[in-house]
Amino acid sequence: MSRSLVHKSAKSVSGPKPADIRLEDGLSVQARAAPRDRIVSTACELFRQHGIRGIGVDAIAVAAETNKMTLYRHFGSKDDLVCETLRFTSEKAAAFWDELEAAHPNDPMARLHGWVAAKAKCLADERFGCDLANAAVELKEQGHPAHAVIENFKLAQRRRLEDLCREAGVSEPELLSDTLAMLMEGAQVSKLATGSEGPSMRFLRACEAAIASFRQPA
Amino acid sequence: MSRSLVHKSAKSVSGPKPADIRLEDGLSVQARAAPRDRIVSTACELFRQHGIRGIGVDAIAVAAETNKMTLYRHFGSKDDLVCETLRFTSEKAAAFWDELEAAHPNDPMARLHGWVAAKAKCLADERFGCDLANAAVELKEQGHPAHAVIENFKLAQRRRLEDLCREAGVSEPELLSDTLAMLMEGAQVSKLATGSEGPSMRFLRACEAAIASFRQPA
DNA sequence: CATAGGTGTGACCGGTCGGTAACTATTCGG
DNA sequence: CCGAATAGTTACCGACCGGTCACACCTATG
Repeated sequence: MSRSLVHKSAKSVSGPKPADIRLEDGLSVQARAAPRDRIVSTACELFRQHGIRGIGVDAIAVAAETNKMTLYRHFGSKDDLVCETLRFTSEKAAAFWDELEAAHPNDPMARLHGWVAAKAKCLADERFGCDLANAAVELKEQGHPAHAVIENFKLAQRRRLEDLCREAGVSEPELLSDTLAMLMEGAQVSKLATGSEGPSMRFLRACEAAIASFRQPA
Repeated sequence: MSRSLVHKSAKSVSGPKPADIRLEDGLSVQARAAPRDRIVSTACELFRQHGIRGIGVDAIAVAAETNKMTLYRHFGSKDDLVCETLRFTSEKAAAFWDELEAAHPNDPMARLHGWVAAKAKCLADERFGCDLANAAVELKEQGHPAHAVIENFKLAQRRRLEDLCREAGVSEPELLSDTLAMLMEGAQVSKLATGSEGPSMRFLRACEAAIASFRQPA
């Protein structure tokens, strides 16, 4: 199975001990984040790159420039850490929605097009799709605590997208919002399976066509 | 991580040794398949249920009513077995396309609607989505031999769907076919993440609306 | 300076993993 | 009926997994 041959060169990601850099007055500059935060963001990245089952807790701890013991002092188990990283990603996604709302005040239709454009950009930039959806595919054991986190996230996402469509005044907002949700989810997994030259290359055009077909006849 | 607690009751799936059932003339009836075939179909099912990384070769061998040694005589490694199961699934999918073609001779538009209906039925019946896509999500190590199998499958699927759309005489057949592909892929993963009450519940209506919006104006 | 709480270190545990060796039992074609 | 191929059995290997232990360390605060 060519088991997890994670690169051992996970150390020294940002010079020799950045925590040692201090000014003359003893005030620490460039202070690195607390171990717990480093662990969460590092785990987030490594889960994305290798899959949740594809990376071990020890490798995560080392990559976060700490150790397994400290990791287990903050998270009771690997499953706990998984849930925490998914929550972390969820919160970043929630912030994205707020930014979107602020970017297009009083223009719901522009907001909808803004959503499509932003998602198209995500699709082009990020190599791996939605962490939450990927976790849902990977963690099949029913009863896994991550499932609740995933469901909450997808529920909130669906509600916000539906609100967006309703405010934009399209006909059948629920159908359009679910259509867009499926297009996005499908584009992400399709890009993983087929690469950038697959169906996902027409994600933006597909979304715009869908929106156009649901526009109210004036 | 609550590691693979696969039910140990994998034995005795079809009564006591069905191979022993014989007629008086010595001709074997209900002869079970060859070990190799049993392994492939069993692995297919177990990979679906537990994920590729979530089930071990020994558990697969036992569930196929054989043993690990025989498994390794037919497949050089677990990766080999994975590729073989993906090819197996690919071939079944190819057969589906042929059936679809036979079911609607000389009526491309009916064939297109037949495709949507068939996929909607798959979506309702099967708990786990497309094996190939799931494998793409799960196996992130680049260079994994399964990626070639997956890409071939998705390429063929895309080509056939595009042909279907073109023959149906819609405007922009490529855009419609990629839209349908993303809707299908998205519905499958969305069902894994959110369950049957998520966006996938509107898969059929979304597909029909997409097709309608691309119909040639007489 | 003393103390306490968070952190680092290394060894360790039981279990499971993918994969192999050696040997026996079964089956089947000539 | 014999021999060759295939299948089954048991034990084993080294690696890695998630998780825990005891203990030294550091630093902030009183």
